[in-house]
Amino acid sequence: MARRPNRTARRAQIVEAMLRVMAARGYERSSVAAIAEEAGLTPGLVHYHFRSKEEVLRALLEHLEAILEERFVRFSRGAANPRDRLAAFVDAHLARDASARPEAVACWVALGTEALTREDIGAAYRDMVGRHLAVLQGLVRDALDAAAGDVARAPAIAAGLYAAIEGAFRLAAIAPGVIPEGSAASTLHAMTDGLLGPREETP
Amino acid sequence: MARRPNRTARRAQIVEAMLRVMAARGYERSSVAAIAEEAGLTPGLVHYHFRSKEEVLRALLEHLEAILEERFVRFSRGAANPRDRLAAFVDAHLARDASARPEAVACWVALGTEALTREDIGAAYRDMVGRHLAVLQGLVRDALDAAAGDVARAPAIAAGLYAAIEGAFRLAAIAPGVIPEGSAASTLHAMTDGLLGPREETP
Amino acid sequence: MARRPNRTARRAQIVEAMLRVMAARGYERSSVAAIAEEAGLTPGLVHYHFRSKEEVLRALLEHLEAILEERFVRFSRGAANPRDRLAAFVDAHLARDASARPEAVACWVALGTEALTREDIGAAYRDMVGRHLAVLQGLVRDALDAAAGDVARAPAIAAGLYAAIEGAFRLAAIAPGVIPEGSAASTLHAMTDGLLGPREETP
Amino acid sequence: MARRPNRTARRAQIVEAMLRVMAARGYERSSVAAIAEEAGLTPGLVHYHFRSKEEVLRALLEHLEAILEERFVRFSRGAANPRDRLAAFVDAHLARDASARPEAVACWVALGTEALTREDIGAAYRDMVGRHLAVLQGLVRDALDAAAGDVARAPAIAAGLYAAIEGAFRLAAIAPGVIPEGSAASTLHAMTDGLLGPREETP
DNA sequence: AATGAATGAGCCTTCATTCAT
DNA sequence: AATGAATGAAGGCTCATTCAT
Repeated sequence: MARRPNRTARRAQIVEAMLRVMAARGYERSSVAAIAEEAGLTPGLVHYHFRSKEEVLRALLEHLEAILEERFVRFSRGAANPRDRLAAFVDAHLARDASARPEAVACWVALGTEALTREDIGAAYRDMVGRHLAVLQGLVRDALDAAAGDVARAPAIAAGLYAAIEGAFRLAAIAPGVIPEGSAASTLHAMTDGLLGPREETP
Repeated sequence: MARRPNRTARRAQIVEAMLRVMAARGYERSSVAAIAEEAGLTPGLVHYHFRSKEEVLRALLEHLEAILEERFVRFSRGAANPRDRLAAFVDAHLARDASARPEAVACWVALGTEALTREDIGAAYRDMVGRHLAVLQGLVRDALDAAAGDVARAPAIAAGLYAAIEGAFRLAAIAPGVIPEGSAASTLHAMTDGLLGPREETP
Repeated sequence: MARRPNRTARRAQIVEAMLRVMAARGYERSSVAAIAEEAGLTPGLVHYHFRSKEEVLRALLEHLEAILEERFVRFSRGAANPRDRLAAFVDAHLARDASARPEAVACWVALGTEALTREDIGAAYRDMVGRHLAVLQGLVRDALDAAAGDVARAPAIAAGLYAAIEGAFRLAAIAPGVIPEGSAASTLHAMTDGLLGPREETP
Repeated sequence: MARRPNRTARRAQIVEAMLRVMAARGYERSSVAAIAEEAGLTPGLVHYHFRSKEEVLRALLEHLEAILEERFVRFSRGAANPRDRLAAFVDAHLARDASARPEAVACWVALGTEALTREDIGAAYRDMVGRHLAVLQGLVRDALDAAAGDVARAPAIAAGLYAAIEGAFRLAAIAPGVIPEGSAASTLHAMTDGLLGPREETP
């Protein structure tokens, strides 16, 4: 039953290599050879650890989601109220802090196109959107609740915010500068405030 | 005695074919042969009318923008005030009326990925974003003006709205159903209202 | 019976265009479209005047030979003795005077490769070599005769000279500068003298 | 556990195949598929071992030069004086002994055409001509020295001889029979004697 | 676990040639 | 005579995947 200890490590190494290559070239033009080279491995080995290139893509989707999740947890650490947790969700996606990874953002954009086209990537992507949206709706509902707002508006607001986050991702990757340098997150915070009403002072 | 030229018509025919194929497969997997077949032509002829596959993509970008432009003009027709013109801008992108083209939406998503990767598609895409954003800022400023709002907020609001529109495009294509069937536009309208404040009654 | 007056002119125009294009690209990469464009015509018209691309090549071979012939006649004009006529033959091939055409030289090189490969070009080329060699042998024999040399050496000397001329052509085109600028002809003249013995003074 | 590399052997195999195919068809019409088939390999494998078809051509140029070099060394083995070494140089190019390779001669002709057209093949070709010419000049100078001839004539004589050798190559390939069967070498020897004066008896 | 060779299918593109006008 | 469109057959090259070692 002894697992080869580098099985997991190797897979992670390959997925990370794909993250970098795919950010620069998109999925189709990320050849297995290029991914292997970026990882410092040989093409054959990639197929030893993954059944196919598409399987690497699926693993990459999970990896990207894990990165987001980790950031959300970290940004939420100091969040004392619903509004702060909402801001943490936005920051997890858009804050350009030291741990930000522009390649990951580019990957999300490329991944969306694959989700559009490949059946099982699409399914996985939709699952993820569902989970994210559920979280976001919860946060919005809490925030509305706290502000004595109309909780029935939560789904629409959550959907709008999620769309805005995805769009900001996209714009940040494709047309950086359109949303002033590094301020995607603050633009989104302003939007959040616009949608939820001004924050209450917590005395 | 010369044969009647038909370049313009043929080019349009090819671009439309690519629109359909690319919506289903993405750019890289839209082979020239598949595009030609969709158009009822031979692969050689595609290259007779376009220098390269990428040139078809550039033409497609223009075509897609023209479609949006035409819709915006049409939806603006009855718009009496800034707020309505703003709604027309949103509807041009997201309304699911009879003239809506889901393939075009899918194409925008795929196109973004190519913009990320191909230098001149990226440049053309950024140009377009610049133009759209300028229009949108104008509309937002007018709307704020009419509502006696703070005009200085226009750039941030416009950027946020544009991001939301792009994101809604993306979600509509990749995960239809997340934003309730056909209501992407109304979600965005609600967001607009949230950002600009309630509409004034025009007595 | 009235010939269309431009039939001949058009053919010449096409052959001259091919001469220029082929000098720059070689035969295979000289597309009919490129030749037509160089001639200011359309591709279809080339095939109206020539059955095939190879037929243009055959016409070009004749054209190139005619250019050489014309030069030989011209350089021979003032030649008073066999030795001068021999020099004229060399100059017809190698002199870099105002009427020299470097493209023609390059074409000869490219043409040789086609002669190697295409049956009927090869045959035409060998015919031409035969004619040239006959002329050259005559000249050498006359020169040996006048110098009281051994006429039996004529074939070998003629063959050697002809090889040297062909080789000088080749070097001039491929590695200009190896044979000092413009001195291919004088190098060949020196070789001729070496082979035939010093010239007699014509008192 | 790794597979034993065989790059060098495979590359040589491919280059030799190209030598044969190119002698018969010229460069452009030597398709990678044909080369692969001649080598008993698949087309994909050719591109696994060479970046491009042109890289095979570059390797072929080196291979051809190595063949000449080897022959020169071999023919020089018994050469006791400058004149014999000169003869060895000529024989290395033109002697039709058992080790002679007519395909190699045809390849040289075809290669010259490519040198005319392709920038880096041209550069490599000119390099080689420079090296050959330097060797030849040295040999001619030694021979003139030994015969108490005018050493200043060495460059012109060397250039003339080299041109004659190249031309004989060409004629031998394109119009065999013009220079009587197998006597290209002896014709060149005669030319050499004509240019350097009669040999001295070595008592 | 790992390597490097090998395959086979497919892709973009070029091009000589034909043809309707 | 002339044009411009159209075709069909390659051709060079890439690449995911398999496999012997």
